[in-house]
Amino acid sequence: MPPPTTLVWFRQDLRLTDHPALHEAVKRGGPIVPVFIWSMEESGGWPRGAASRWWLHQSLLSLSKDLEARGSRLILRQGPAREQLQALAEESQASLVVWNRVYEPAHVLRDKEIMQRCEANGLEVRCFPGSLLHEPWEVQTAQGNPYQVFTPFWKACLQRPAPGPVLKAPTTWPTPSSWPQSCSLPDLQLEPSIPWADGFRTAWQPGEAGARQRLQTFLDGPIESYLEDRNRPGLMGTSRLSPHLHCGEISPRQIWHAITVTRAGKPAAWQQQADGFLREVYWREFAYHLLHHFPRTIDQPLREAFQRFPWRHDPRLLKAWQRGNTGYPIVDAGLRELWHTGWMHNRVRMIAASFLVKHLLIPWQEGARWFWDTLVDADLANNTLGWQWTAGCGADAAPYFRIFNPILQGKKFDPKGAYVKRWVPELARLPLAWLHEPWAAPKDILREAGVQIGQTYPAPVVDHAQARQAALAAFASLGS
DNA sequence: TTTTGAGTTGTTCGA
DNA sequence: GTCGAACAACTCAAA
Repeated sequence: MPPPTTLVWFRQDLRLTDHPALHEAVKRGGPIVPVFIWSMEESGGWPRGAASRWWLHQSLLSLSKDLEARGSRLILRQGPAREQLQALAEESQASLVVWNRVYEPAHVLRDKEIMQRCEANGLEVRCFPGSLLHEPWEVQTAQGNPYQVFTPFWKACLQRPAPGPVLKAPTTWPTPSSWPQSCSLPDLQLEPSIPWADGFRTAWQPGEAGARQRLQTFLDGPIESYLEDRNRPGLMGTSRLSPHLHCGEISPRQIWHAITVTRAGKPAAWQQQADGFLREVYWREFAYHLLHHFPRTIDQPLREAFQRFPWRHDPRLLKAWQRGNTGYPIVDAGLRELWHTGWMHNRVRMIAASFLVKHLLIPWQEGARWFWDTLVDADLANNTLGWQWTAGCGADAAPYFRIFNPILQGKKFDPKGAYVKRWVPELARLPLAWLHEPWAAPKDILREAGVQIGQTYPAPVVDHAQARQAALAAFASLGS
């Protein structure tokens, strides 16, 4: 009797290397049917934004080609996963479906239900950890509680057994005698109908090969000065792995091993820089830990007191922020970079987010939604942690008095103005001394640079000092 | 149980 | 120009 067929359900693990579910299917020995299912309606209120869909399209294309190069193919389907899996199992006579876990609350519920139904219908299910270094429930305090502070969480992670070896990409495996039906990639309509993705194409190479290359490029250079350069948006000082990680084109375990192997024999100074980078990978772990234990935080503050924060609802100000027209160059540069490339440098994410929440007093949920809709790396765990942290209502939150001064931040982290000049070109001829506060420049300097405040570049939508005082007062109102 | 030390990423003011 | 303190009080995690 020939070994039975296995369905490998790809989700946020669009890779062949270090893919536990695929590994298991190959080990089993029978024919393998790789499948991806597109179902917007199962997003739990967080449907992928256009940027993220663009990335997914490219990533699926890449995975498809990689599978074809191994004599296999990727079956694409649309509709509720439960129905599609059931139909696929019948069409391909599969007796087992395998997948790697995801952690978004809505998807956890869905997967649980699918597992029960499959097993009730005689279809075996096995799921595997593949997207994190540690499962969210494996790390806990001495009392058995979840962590809410990063440093002890991180230390606890380091006490755990080291991540296992990276699983090699299988080179070949049996294919079914006939393939089940598949739609075409364009059928999924993931790509935008308007051509704004041109800017994306030059900035990114989605897919497993692109992810590996991005990691290598980072290890070959930027990592050695990571701790300093990571804060300079005008440089290529960060790894830019976030969208690749989100789609699972590379696993954190691959990153961990790449660093750990390279680390040996390097000077202490290098190791320190590399550890700083790995620490950021553990922030991602922490975000998933929190998402798992506090699923409501995707739209509600972790700290209850913030339910009564006096937020302001001002669509006009929100729009100015979204479009990068706040009149604060470093903030506007960030939001424009986001719009054009689907990504924003981390330092600028903090500045821009702080500005929305503390200068404009607009609810952090509005910012989280905008980032979700526009980022190629939109990730529910990371996005939630980041925004709650900024707003001061989350884990390890920023103290209320930590209000970023967009002028100082600009001068400090974009000292040569490279970043602002690139994304806010209408200020490019302004002398560096005024670049981060153009409204304060003398009239003749502005004229010389071809800048008219309120005409060619917006006047500041709020005054920094006033906004700061208002924010302090608003935060103080929580205390009493 | 109570205590203690600590907590990603800052800014402003006044000496 | 530089430097240290203040900005509040709270919660978490571990001893």
